[in-house]
Amino acid sequence: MALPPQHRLRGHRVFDRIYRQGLRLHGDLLVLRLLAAEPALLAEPLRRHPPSSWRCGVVVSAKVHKRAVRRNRLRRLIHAHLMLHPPSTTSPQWLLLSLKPGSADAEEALVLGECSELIRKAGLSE
RNA sequence: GAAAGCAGGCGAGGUGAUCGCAAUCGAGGUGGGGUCUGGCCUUUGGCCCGAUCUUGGGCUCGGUUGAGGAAAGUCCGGGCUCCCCAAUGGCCAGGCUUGCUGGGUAACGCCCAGUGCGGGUGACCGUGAGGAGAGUGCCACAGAAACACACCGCCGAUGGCCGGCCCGGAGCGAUCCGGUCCGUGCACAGGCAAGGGUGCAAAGGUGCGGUAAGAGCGCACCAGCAGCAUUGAGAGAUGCUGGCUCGGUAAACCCCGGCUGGGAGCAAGGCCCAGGGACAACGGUUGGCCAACUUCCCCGUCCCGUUUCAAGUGUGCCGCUCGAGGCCGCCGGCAACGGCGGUCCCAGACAGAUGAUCGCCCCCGCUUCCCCCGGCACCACGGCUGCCCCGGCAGUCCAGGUGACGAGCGCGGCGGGAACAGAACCCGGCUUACGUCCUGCUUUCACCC
RNA sequence: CGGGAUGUAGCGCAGCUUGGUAGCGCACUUCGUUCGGGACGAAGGGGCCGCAGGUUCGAAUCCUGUCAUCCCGA
Repeated sequence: MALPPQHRLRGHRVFDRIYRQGLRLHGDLLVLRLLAAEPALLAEPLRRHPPSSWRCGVVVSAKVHKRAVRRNRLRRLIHAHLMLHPPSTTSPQWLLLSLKPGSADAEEALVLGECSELIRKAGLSE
């Protein structure tokens, strides 16, 4: 299942800022980038949302797997995991999960376990 | 029954529910804005209440719709948009792996129908199929020679040489000169390309005649070429006649015919500004580097000042999905396809939507127990026969029980209902990937009637 | 979306233009040398040239299709 819109990241400026200034946490299969939310960078209609505690984007590049079907399945897997185990924060945070090459061949439980581990290391889990 | 060939179809089995996502429609409430009425405050004006209109990618509820036959590879052809050139038409140059014929199409290198050639026992399949009588190049090794040649070989008719008989002449004579004819003579000039050998390929093939030996030199048949006739819309097919015999390669250059404005591609191209921000030029400041320092030069980041310009970023909006569109029926055509009528609206995202779970029915696979069928093994009882009778033993028959095996259906249980693969401006093709899937036709072989 | 390059021995690469013998270095095997090893010297093995068709007498080379990998630009 997909994340609802108030928890998704949108806009190229948002992603550029996270890539340049976000705090990076590396795992074997994933990279988590973290940045305090800057609502000014969002497009105007999205700012009228009630302030959500977190937004997250999931990036699966073509280097992870050649077939688009496989990449879509991985992205849906991470989305469903975030719906079941949402990060808990006090201040609004932006997260960006990038999958590394090789994660397409790994077990699903390994990828999801590392995802939870990275969120816990970032201090976003009780 | 097996093997094979061809054509076509389908591609989350049907139905329902819950959660979640995207687009769209409707309703509700809410926020913003406009107008009007009334009230309040000190006038320009502001605030409040109510009504009405409008708007919003925010909220809630409900409805509808939601990936493919290849969406893929990006190999071709277009539509559409902008720039340059021309401004209609023709010619030249350039480009094009465009190249049998006829048709289809918006167009194509695609499709359909045929012709020739090649493959297969066959159904069928493949085909890049103009020109080597315009020129250039290449044809390794071998071979004499790969576009004009002769190694072995055959002949040596005609010339030449040698020898012999005869005739004529000169001379007293030996002898010399000339000539005709002859030779299992020589093989010098020369003739030949049949045979051997080489090679993918040797200059038409086979046979007979012919010749000194041979040769399309002549003849018959065959192959090729040219002409004519018939036939076909054409590629071609069939037949007749004629003289003649010419290597291959153009997916080597090239020649001929045909086609063709060039380039970029939806990140094309256009609109709009709220907020935010300050490109570039100039001056100053700070840091890094070559070697410790200085100067100069170079590069980068940030900040400040000032001036000029009006642009830059961003799916914020348009392009954006109604189209060479799908489905049904009739008609024309062998077919590709076309015409007419009716009917339907069927994804439009922009960090990028289709997923997860469950119920019932259906289908497939595996399996326990019960039932039934088949033969097999074992057990006990009974009947009959034989060993003279009871008994005992042997054989056989009927029914019963048990055991394992094979096959089937119902019930129950478990598992499965997939594979290849994810739209991003849109179409037409091609290619590639995929299924215990479905249907039809045909061929060959085996068996039975 | 557009453009380009490369697949040859275990590894890195020539050869392709102009078709005819598949080669070089390292690695491997054997022998020599040495007390032994390395280095050195000598000899040798290993390839359907990514795959499938075609042209040609003959294809790593020419043509077409296809698969895989890599790079560049907007």
